[in-house]
Amino acid sequence: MQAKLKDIAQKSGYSITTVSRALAGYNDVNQQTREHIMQIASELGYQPNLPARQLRIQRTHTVGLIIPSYDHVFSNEFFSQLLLGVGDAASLERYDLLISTQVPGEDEMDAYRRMVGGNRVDGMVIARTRQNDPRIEYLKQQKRPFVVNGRRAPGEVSDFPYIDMDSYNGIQAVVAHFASLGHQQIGLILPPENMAFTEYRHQGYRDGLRAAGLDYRPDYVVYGDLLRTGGYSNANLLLDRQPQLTAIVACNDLMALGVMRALQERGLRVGADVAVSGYDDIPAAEYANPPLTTVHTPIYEIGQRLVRMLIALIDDQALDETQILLPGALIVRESSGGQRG
Amino acid sequence: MQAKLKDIAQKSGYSITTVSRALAGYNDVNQQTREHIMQIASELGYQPNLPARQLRIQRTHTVGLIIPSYDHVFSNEFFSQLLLGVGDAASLERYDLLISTQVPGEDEMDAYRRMVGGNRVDGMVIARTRQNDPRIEYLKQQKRPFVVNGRRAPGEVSDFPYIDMDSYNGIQAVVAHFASLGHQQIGLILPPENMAFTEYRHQGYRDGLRAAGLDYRPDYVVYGDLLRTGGYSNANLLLDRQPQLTAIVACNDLMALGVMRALQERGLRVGADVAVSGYDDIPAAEYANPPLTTVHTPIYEIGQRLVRMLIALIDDQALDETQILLPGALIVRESSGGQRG
DNA sequence: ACATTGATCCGAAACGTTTCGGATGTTCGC
DNA sequence: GCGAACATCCGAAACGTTTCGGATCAATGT
Repeated sequence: MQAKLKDIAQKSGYSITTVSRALAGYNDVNQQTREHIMQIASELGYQPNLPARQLRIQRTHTVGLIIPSYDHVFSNEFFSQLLLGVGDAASLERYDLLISTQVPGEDEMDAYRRMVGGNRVDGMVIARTRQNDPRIEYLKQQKRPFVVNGRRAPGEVSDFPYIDMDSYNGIQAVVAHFASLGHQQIGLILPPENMAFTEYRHQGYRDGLRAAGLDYRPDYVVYGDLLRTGGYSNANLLLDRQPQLTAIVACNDLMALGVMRALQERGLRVGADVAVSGYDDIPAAEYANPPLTTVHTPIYEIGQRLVRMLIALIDDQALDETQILLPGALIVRESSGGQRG
Repeated sequence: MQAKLKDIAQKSGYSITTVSRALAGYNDVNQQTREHIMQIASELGYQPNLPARQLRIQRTHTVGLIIPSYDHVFSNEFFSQLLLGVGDAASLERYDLLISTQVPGEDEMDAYRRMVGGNRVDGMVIARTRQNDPRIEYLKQQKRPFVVNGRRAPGEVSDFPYIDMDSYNGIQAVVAHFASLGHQQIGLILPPENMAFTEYRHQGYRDGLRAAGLDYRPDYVVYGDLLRTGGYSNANLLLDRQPQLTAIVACNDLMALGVMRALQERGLRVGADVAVSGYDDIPAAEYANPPLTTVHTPIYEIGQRLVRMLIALIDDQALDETQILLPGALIVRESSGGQRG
C-alpha cells in the first residue's frame, strides 16, 4: 500500500504540514527535522500522489501530443523521431508526454478537449498543420499554451509559435537538382490538399521549374496521402498517363518509397530510368533500395525545440523566437541516377 | 476560463451533486433535468477536471510506458510499432498513454516510482526484459498491474503476464535456412548479455547448427547492442577475425542493417558474398538495400494485445491467457543470397 | 388522517497535497 | 519583567469531482 504524507506524519510525530514542507525544502523547517522526515519517507517508499498534487497546484508537468492514426501511419518515422525529440526534451525538464492516437476528425477534437479542457496537460504540441486547423483554433480560443510544427497556408497569418521547414525552397532545390541532371519531365506527388504545407511545396515545384526554364504541366501533378500506399498508387497513375516522365518528386519519403516500389514493379530502374526524390530524410531513406534522394529535416531536434518553447510558454516566459523557419539541405543519393542527355 | 460543475449548478439552479449525477447518467435524475443540465454543460464547454476526478476515483485511465533512450534508439521501429499498437488499443478503451523516455538505470527506476507510486498510471507496459529486471521486481513488489513483452531468461520462472516471441525457434529457422543454402560458416551477433532473451537466441543458434550437422564455434559469436552501430562494429570485428564467414545472423534488424553497411564498405556484396539475416521484420527490413531476410514479429499486434491484457488486469478480470509465446515466420529476402556450393 | 412507497434532489465528506496565515516557545535587548 | 525578534511548527482551507446516505415531496393504499 502506497504511503501518504499522513503516514509519515504519524511515524515522525510531526504534522502533515511540516512533513510536506520538509520534503519540499521549505527553509523554515529545522535541518534535523527535515532529515528525520526524509528518512522515514525513504523507508516507506513515499511518492507524492500526483493527481492530488496536480489538483492543488493546477499543473501536471505534462506535454500532450495527439498522433494522427490512419493505418499504422505511426510506423511513419517522421512521427517517431518527432516523438523521441519531444520525449527526450520533456524528460530533461521533468515533464512527461501524454499521447493519444486518434483518427483526425471529431474523435481527435474530443481528445483535445479532454486533455486540455480537463487540465490533463499543461500544453500541447501540434504537428502537420491542416488548412483551417481546428486544433489550433480550439487551443487559441482556450488561451492554452501550444506550439506547432508547421505554419498556416501561404498568404495566411500564422498567429502562434511554430517551427517549420522551408519546404518551398527545399522542393525548389530538388527540382533544380533534377533539372541539372537533364530531366525535363518531372512529376510531383503532393501532400493531401487539406494540409497547410501542400501549397508551399507546390509553389516550390513551380518556381523550380520556372528557374530551370521548364514549363509547369498540371497533368504532371497529383495529390497524395503522405503514405507509402499513396506514393505507390499515384506513381502508377502518373506513369500510366505520362510515361515520358523521367523524374518524380514525392513530397515525403514514405510516398517516395511507394514510388520506388511502383517503378520496380513496372520493370523500371530507380535512378537510371526514373529519378526519385522524397522529403524529410527519415532513416529509411538511407536504407532504401536504392538509397533515396531527399531533403533533410532535423525532426528530432525540432521535437526538442518545440518542447523547450512550450515549457517557456507554460512558465510565462518570453520566447527568444516565436516563429522559426529552418532550411533543409538537399541530400543526393542513388535514386537521383546520373546525368542524362 | 474552464467551466466547473459549480458553474453549471449556478446557471441551472440545481446542486453540484445533481449536475454531477446528471452528467454521469445516474437514473435518479429526471430526464428533463438531465437534458437541461447537459445543454448548459455543452454551452459552457464543460470538461471534467481530470486531476480532481482521478484523485476521487483513484483511477487515471492511463497506461504507462517508459521508453529506453540511448542515442535516438527510439528511431528504432520496434519501439515505434509497439507504441502505436499500445496507443491504438489504449485509445479504443478510452485510455491515454503516458510516456517518459529514460536512459536505463536509476533515472528510469525513478520514473517508474513516480508514475506507479504517484498513482499517475493504472498499469505499466514493459518491453525488452533484462536479467534480474528491476522494473519487474518493483512492479511485483508494489502489486500493481503490468504486462511484459518478453520473459525471464531460460530456466527461470516468469511469474508475470507476458507476450513473447519464440525467438529460440526463430533463430533456429534462420540458421537452418542459411545451412540449406550451403553455408557452413555462420556468424552470430547477439543482443547485450544482460537482456533476458539473449540466451534463447544463442540456444536457437546452437541447436540450429547442431541440427544442420555444423559445429558450434564460440569465436563466431559476439554480443552486440541492438543498434545499427553495434551491428556495424561487430560485423567488422567478426570479419576481421573470421574472414571465412559466409553468413551473419544478427539478432535484430537494426544490427543487421549495420552489418550490411559494414559488408558494403568492405566491398562485399550482401547476399552474394555474405548472407545476412535480422530479426523482427521492422519496415526498414523491406526497404533495405538489398531487402533483408528476417523473422517476422507482429510488433503492433503485440502492443495491442498487451494493452488488452493490462486493462483486464486493472479491472480485476481473469486473463484468458497469461503467458503467450508467438511463433515467428521466416521471411526470406535478397540478403540471403542464393544457393552456394 | 396516517403510513408507505417512489421519484427526485442534495449536503457532507472523501480523495492527498499544498500553502496561507498564524501560533508557540525561546532568546535577547531595554 | 516586558516587548520584540527569530526559529520552528501547524490548523485550516483550498483544489474539483464523486457518491453515500439521507431529505423532501407527492401520490397511493389502508
